[in-house]
Amino acid sequence: MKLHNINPWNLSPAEAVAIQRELAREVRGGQIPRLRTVLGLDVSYQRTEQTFTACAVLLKMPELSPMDSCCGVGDVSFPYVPGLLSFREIPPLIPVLKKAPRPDLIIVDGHGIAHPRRFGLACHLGLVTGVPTIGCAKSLLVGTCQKPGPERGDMTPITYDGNLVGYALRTRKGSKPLYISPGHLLDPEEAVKGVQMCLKGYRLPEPTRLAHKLTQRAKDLGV
DNA sequence: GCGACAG
DNA sequence: ATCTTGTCGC
Repeated sequence: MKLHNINPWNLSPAEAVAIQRELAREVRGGQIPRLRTVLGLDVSYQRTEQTFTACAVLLKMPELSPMDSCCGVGDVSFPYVPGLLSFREIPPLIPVLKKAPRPDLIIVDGHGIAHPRRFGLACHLGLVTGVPTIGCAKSLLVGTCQKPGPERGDMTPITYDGNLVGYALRTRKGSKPLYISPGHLLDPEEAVKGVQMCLKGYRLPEPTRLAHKLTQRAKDLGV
């Protein structure tokens, strides 16, 4: 799909923060569109070398069957800094996003607006692609929430700075909750709906679960 | 000043 | 994220 160049990638942490504050103003809410396809993304890193493996998996909805996938490798260009994850993961994802067909929805590991400046990885990806995005994190970065009930589907609101930024969702009985927040073009409740439509009995939604598996496999094969 | 801190 | 084996509970 075609992407938008909305900022340079060789930045200092201070410059990255300034860009987040600027781009955060462009983020919008919205409803889940008719889903024909959903794209899952993930990036893995080599232990020793400073290299990455990025993968994208396209799933057909509503059966969640994998239709297409692509991977890419390269050298890491930005360190991991809490709050600046998108500057580390988007460069690796750009090539695979260009090769992938434009989906109706994108799900990625990490947060959307549940972020210090309301501009997590999912928001950044949303602006770059123009596609509705959902951040699906395994732990909280900012904000607070009550522990959701034990049953699949139980959820509690995540509040940050007095605002609703997402939901802690029990995606599977007996598993720790997932922290869902909208990236771009979606409201918090819609983001949850999107994730629920992608669940298949596992803790992680199929798009990111399959993307993660592919990322690990591709790494081992040295692809 | 001290602790917390997506992947 | 990555380093790492088996093991206990839903």
